[in-house]
Amino acid sequence: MSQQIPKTYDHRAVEDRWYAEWERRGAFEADPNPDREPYCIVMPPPNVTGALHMGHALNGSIQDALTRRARMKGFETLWLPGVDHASIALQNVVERNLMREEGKTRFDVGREEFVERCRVFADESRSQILGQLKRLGASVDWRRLRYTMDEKYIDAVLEAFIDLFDAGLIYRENRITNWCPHDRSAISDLEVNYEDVAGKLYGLRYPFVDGKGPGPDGEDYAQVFSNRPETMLGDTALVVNPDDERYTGLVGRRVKVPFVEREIEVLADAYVDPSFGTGVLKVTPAHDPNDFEIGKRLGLASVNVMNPDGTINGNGGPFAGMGREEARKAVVRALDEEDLLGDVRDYPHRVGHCDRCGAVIEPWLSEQWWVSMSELAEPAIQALKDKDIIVYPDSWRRETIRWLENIHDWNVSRQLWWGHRIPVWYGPDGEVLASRESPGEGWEQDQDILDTWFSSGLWPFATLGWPEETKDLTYFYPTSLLSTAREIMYLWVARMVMMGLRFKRGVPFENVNVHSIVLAEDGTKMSKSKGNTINPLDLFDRYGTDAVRFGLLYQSSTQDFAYSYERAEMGRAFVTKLWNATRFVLAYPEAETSDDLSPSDRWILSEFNRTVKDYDAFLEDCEFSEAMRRIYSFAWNQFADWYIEIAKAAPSKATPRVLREVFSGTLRLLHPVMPFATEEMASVMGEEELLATQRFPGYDPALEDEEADRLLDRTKRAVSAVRSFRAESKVDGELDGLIPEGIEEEVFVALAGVKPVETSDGANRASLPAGDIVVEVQLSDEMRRGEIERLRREISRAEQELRRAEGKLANEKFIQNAPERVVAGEREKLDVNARMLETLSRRLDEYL
RNA sequence: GGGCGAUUAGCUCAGGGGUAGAGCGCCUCCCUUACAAGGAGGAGGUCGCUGGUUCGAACCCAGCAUCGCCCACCA
Repeated sequence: MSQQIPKTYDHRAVEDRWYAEWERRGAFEADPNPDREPYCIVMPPPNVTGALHMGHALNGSIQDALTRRARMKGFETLWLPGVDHASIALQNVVERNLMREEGKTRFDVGREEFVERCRVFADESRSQILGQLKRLGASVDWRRLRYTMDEKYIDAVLEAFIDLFDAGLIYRENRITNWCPHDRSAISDLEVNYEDVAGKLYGLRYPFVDGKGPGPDGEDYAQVFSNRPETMLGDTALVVNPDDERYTGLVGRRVKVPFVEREIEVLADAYVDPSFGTGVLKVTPAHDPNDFEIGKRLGLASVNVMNPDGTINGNGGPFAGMGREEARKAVVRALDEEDLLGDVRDYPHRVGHCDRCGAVIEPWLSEQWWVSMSELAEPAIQALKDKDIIVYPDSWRRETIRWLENIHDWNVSRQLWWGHRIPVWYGPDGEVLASRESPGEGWEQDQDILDTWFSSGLWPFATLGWPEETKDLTYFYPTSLLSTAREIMYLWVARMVMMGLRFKRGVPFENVNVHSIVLAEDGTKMSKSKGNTINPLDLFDRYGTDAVRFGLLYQSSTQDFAYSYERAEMGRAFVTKLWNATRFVLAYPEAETSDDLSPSDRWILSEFNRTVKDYDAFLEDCEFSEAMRRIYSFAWNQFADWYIEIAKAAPSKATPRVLREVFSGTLRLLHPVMPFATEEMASVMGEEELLATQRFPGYDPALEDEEADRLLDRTKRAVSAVRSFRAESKVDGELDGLIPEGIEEEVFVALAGVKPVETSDGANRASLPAGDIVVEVQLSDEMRRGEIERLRREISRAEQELRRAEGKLANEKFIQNAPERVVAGEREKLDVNARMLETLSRRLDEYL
């Protein structure tokens, strides 16, 4: 029978076959079902730009484990898959391709053609990532695949925008935004990465208009320090702190902005830090957020000197047409030539870069659409405070509240092309309104598109049919859990909460799992530019998907972790171990069977049952690492190492049944984590039903058996004590020995290789401490070498233990304050070690 | 400048008031009919430092050091 079974497990021959089978049998399909409770996870949609990375592999493993578990527990379980159009990210990829392949920019091909290219690219790339999700084993309902550019999804986006617009929560305003000159678009605060840059601080001198009038130190100019000298072309004032005594005479005087020949005034504003630089600040309202605020306070004009692509515009005088870096150099050179350049100092500082294309961000004045956030944030803060959403770990709930409490209005317009076009229309007479379709002749639609995160903010309910009140939506919303990396907690998760509360009047998910970030092997972040990325698909090929999944979950706690191939190797070894156990169980004679359980049978059932309880609770609380440790140690260190050995050496009539029952239960426990291998093993064992749709083992208090636990615990210790003794004393072959009280004799005899004798010569015994008992084996003369030394070692160990227990028990405060359980433990320790010491000492006397 | 987290065995990491755990690596023995991707037995740690709380601290508190990460408009 078992000769049919391959000797080693080959994941390559198994995985695709099972995925196809699950799909064929509709194992992952879910529909509203009033007879069952719903369980729903909506997948964070991967971008259509790319391939699966380690973060997806980890998060996929987590979500799949949870959905499979829920499904097996009898919930109507939906894991809803989807992909995101990834506006700016995809546009960047397509632009790069266009430049590489045809040497063209998006402006060369035009908006319509470019958007079409994006659409085609997205469609192609999307099938790749979906295929990879299958490789991962993702138990998603493919019938429900959603895409943020689906017609129905677009409708949801329009609905949401128009609702917020009509409620007055969306407005248009001219403000300083983070402008990416490469993408020629505004981006949000959250999409700016600040990096340390070795910049310079330049002393800029503004000559006094009234000729030679002395500055504070008698010069004929006012000096300011700036790290962006080119922005001086847009200066509309200088300011000093009103309390700065050095400069009281300066306020009200006029200086000339070099090159553009604009006269500006020196004003006072409390924002200025007198200790920085010269204590004089140049104000460029169109190019700096602080300056913009100051400008508003002082009623200054804004002079924008830059084009959308970062070149200097007509306001830049002689520098017009230059790129910003070129302009910086040119301005500095020109200042130097006119003797208007002061000190130039090294100035390490942080500069914002575009998250997507890496270009240096320019704070730039432009007209954008904003979502007013405070009203939306309020209910979200409340929901988080009330723990309507449970966050694992809880520290992230508090962080998110903190962020929401300090929220700024959200710039949702992008001057990109790939995305949802903003449904605002401008009428012939200057009317402005939001509408799905053109309100009529002569109306023109806004050119901008929406921030990707606006559409993904609707994800948990738009995917279920919103704005229609579909059966799916009623049944599956709010979803059960959202699992995500913390880097998008604000960008995405917080916004879903706000949108869900706004549009569905309820939180979008009941639980949020914030998982670790998978770092490269050296503990740094993985990045393509560093070339230290690990491709999960390679790992799947090499180790098997189940092994990789197990390894990832084993490493996944609240802490980020450096990916370790050892964990995949561990997973692979585990699969192999289980595979071999399958072969053993399968070949195990079934012959006679009865319900008459031996203590060993009762023990493994009890142990299994405890494992079910702990493991299930760990998964429930998203403690994946703990769950993996628990199931691994049960399957390997209890079931395989002991119970299988017992089944070989000292079986009962019930053992065949218990062996199968426990092993098949173990496979079911493991199925959510290692779906392919366990499915194959169950099938090899003759299961007809899919493991994927079977029942998850439940905890049964009736199976707890303390007596059997204690008995087997002692027996195992006794066996180990003999094995240790053999290894240390280099004893081969059978030993004669006494059977200690309170153990499973048959098991002990068989596994320790001890032949029971009734009595023996005390002077020829070795006494081996094993927990609370002593195992005694008979020695031949030559075995006695070293025995005295060994005994002395054991005696001193027992004495130490005894003294420690005595010390504690002699302490009155300990007796008073320590819990009963701990005190009792110490008493028992005292007792056990006293007896141990007595036996060992007697034995030593006999030797001496 | 604020906030959060980390520091435990050679390595990668769990644990979180009651005498330190896993995997890998290392040492000894074993290719015994589930399994050498294995079995049996070992070695290896004053849990970053200094104080405090406690009968008891790796664990709680404070400070310090080092390393990460997030947030922030100092030119």
